Amino acid sequence: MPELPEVEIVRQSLEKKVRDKIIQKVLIKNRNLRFKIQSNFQKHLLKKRIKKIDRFSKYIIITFEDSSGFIIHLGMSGTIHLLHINKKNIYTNSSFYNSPILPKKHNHIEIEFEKIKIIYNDPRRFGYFLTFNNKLELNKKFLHFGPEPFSEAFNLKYILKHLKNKEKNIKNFLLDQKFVSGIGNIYASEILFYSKINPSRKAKNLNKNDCKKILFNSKLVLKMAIKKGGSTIQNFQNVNGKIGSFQKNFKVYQRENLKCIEPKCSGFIKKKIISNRSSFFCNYCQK
DNA sequence: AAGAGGCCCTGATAGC
DNA sequence: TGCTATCAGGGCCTCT
Repeated sequence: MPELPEVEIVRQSLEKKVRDKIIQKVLIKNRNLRFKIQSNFQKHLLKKRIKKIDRFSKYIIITFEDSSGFIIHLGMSGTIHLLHINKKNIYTNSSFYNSPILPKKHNHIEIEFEKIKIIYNDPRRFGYFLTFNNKLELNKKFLHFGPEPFSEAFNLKYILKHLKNKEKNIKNFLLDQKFVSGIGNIYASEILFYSKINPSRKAKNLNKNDCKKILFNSKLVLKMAIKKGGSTIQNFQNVNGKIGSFQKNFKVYQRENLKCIEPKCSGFIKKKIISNRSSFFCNYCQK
């Protein structure tokens, strides 16, 4: 599911619902996520008050009053659900990003607050939770990550320097979290379409103007996606207003064989597997 | 040492 | 109550 925009929407939702709340109970139904849930996980969370909920790249960072906390990564299929206690003392499902219905299977972790609880669901279990004891430990986790597209550090000079003499194609560069953090397979294709650059182009062959476009469009596409509440690929039956809609704005992703959306372009969208991931592009206007 | 590919896992869908 | 193959929003690890 989640690239930077989707994770940001989850962060915003969590902030509204659980900031300043105290964790009353932690239930682990399945420890075997991408990495095994640490044995001290429950103790680490219990009775802690949530001070802030940040995001870096595709990671949600939950910090307690004492600067300890934990990180959530949603992997490919992780979703967070919210349940309220009603007047009859029964938990009722509540709308939440991308997940209006609580699935029956794969609810691995429950974190309870007063009158509210969040449930982590993840069929493929590529996501994970990781605790940290202080800011230093947290920073260490992200030490080798590249800047986010919105960061000052992600500038023309930085991009030129990193792409120089590199054989690797530009699509893979955008997916490389050591180069830039937060872009995934959907937005990589979209950003390259906006930039009129073919995903297979070798990084070393991009000129200064190409890099400028990538810089500009990375920010543009991700910001538009956040504004639209992220992208929802899966079709849920009981759709409500909380579901992201940026998939309606896809120019190339999952538009194989459809006509290029560019007004003066007569090309069609092609799909090509690059490093085992699908890439979508117009082979006419993306040079 | 940069870059490619396998792999972790379940579910939805298409094609037979 | 079919079966099988393919693909899916990520990223760590290994091999060359």
